[in-house]
Amino acid sequence: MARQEQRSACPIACALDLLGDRWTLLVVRDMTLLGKTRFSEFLESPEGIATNVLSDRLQRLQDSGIVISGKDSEDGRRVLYAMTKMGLDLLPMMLELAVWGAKHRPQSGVPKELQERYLADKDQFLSELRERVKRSSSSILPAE
Amino acid sequence: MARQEQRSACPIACALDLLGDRWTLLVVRDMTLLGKTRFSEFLESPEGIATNVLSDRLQRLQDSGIVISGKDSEDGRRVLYAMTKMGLDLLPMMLELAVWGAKHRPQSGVPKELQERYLADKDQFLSELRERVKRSSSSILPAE
DNA sequence: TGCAATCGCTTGCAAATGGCAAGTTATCTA
DNA sequence: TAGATAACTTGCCATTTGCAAGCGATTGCA
Repeated sequence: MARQEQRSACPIACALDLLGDRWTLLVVRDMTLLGKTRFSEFLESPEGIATNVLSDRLQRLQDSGIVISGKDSEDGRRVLYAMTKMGLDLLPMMLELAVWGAKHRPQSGVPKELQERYLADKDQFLSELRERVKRSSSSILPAE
Repeated sequence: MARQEQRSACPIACALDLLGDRWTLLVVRDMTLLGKTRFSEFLESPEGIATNVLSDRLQRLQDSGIVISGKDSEDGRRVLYAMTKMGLDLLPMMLELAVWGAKHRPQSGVPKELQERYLADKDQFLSELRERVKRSSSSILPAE
């Protein structure tokens, strides 16, 4: 279950070649905003991704340099996943997508306080978030 | 070729329920950044969307309130498409996606000048773009 | 030391979606 | 009034997805 390709030279199209489907950005969300690091944690998200789709997406994200993985030193069965710098750079887009969803999809819910902090000072919010994610994954990174 | 559904209450997931596939955001790109308004114009984009997929996406975008359409008063064969306010609100996300693509997909190309103007003052760039898009579609809008 | 449980996948199969080419209908142009 | 054009629709086949079951490598427990 895999195949990739470039449809055009447009940066939006190139980004969508990697990220344009119903699941990939949910994995990115889990890994950044929700701090998840393991296969089984991603499976627990309420959207219910299938195991074969999840392993396919994790592989693609690694192939394209957005995610890296390594074995858990404390439990050899486990594999830990983390975002690379390239992956962290997706945060601004993810947050704007979240803002749009929160504004226009009435059935969605976000903590108001969070959204207001973001809208009040986007850059500040972003750099705090970057730091938090970077720190939480720094222990995992086998090498970048 | 159609069906929709909500997978969770997360605003990102809700947004992806509508926008999460390889084609939808390319149509949005054509309609906003490239100023296209007609079926045949969307078909001309280099990515080569299929006609059945295009008409499905245009329908979904209308169903969800992101796009509206109306007959061309000068040529009854033609249908004109335009973004609603809800659709215009996708611009910040689209631009961040473009920035990411331009930075991390080496095979993609954007006018450097454009990108620098955006990065220098995002809000200014955005409001100019909003105005431009709104104006170019104002003649189309049957009613909003 | 053995044995069940856990973790991260892979496999098989049916159903949904996408790509391509060939219509179809309404409108316009000559 | 004939032919071209615009926007779709339809049919067919290939690819992708969703779901359930299985598998091999640890690990924790008796």
